Amino acid sequence: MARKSGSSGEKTRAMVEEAAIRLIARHGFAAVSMRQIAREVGVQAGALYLYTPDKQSLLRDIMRGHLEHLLQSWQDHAPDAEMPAIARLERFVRFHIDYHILRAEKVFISYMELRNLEQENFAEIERLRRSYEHLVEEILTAGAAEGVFHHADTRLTTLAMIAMLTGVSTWYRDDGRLPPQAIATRYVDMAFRLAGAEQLVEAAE
Amino acid sequence: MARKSGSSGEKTRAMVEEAAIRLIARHGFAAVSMRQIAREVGVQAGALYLYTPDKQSLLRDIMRGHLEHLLQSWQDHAPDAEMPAIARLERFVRFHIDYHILRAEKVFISYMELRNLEQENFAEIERLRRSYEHLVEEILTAGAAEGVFHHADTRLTTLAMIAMLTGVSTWYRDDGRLPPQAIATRYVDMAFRLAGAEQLVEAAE
DNA sequence: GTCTATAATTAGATAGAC
DNA sequence: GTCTATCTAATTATAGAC
Repeated sequence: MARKSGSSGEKTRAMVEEAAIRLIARHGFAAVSMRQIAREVGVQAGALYLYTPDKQSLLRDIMRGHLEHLLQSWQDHAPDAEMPAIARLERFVRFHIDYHILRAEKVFISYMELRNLEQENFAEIERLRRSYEHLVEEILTAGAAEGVFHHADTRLTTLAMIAMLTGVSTWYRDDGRLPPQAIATRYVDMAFRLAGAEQLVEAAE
Repeated sequence: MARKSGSSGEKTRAMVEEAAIRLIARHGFAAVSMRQIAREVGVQAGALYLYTPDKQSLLRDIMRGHLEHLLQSWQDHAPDAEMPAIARLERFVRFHIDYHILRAEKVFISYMELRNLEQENFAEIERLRRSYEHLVEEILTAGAAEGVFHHADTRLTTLAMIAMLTGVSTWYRDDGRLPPQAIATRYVDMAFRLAGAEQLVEAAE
């Protein structure tokens, strides 16, 4: 029987992506073979090439899809630019932590597997990553202009904050000590500290 | 000629490790072949097996060597436990940043390639990593006891701080905007903020 | 200590049957 | 849309010459 009864392209396409994400997050892109992905999906290796022209494109599509969805999600419920920077930073941190906990595998892949992208694909993904970083930088700059944030070096504070916030995806476990919301609250506090928010200064006394 | 004149085992051994570190940092462990390493060293692939029983051991030895050296280096110039926590934190941050800039490749490998370690090797390396994390946790705990640090959640602050500090190895470039010492100084400031150090509170007013 | 040669396995990708 | 079969190339690791 060459075609399983009940088989359907779109469903398989989704399963291929899910299996690839799971396996790549666990073992790394280069360590995962097309045959492993196929086995996980329950098809033969050759069938995967109905859904991707090659292995490299599979990785690029996962990362592009993730980053575009991340940016779109933020746009969909970002505060408008007139809101105070401190409220925007809180909103951003909660968004970032929730998103990074909910989609830990894609997040993990998108920053661990940059090395495995070919030049052109790397450039595209890196552009998306940078536009996400700029969201933070913009909020920190606005807060300094408002006089509510006091950070010495905006660029370095941005890099430090992104690294700090994104780190959650390396250790979060569903059965961990804290529920996602409690984690987010603590990260909001720490983000305020890094930004030198005046509120925090008072709270620390 | 089966053996090159002037060849010497110890020198080659060092070259193998250096080449492996450089290539793995750039492309990832699974993506680097023994032949690539051999080519970089200037020997044939078979000759590598004089220095490592297999590819997996090569990775484990790199990571183990790095972490043991990291821990030893800290021990060698760690402040004694009687020093104020705030001074110990500053010393730690400067040590960490300098070390992570100087040995960026090994650092990078040791946290990117954990997935590629077999179970037993992973457990060993993970133990070393955790003992390094505990250094930070201990300083934060001591500072809270002294009343000079005010952080809400010691464990989470530790994780956030490690992630923030280690992030430097993902973006540092020798020809970048800031020299290592200036970077370290800014990270000391940010570490104090995260820890809720009183000094910083005053400075922010 | 290193080379050459090679065994054994596995990889990515394609062709053609159904 | 999927399978089976297969091509080609690359991989880890070993054996034996020098």
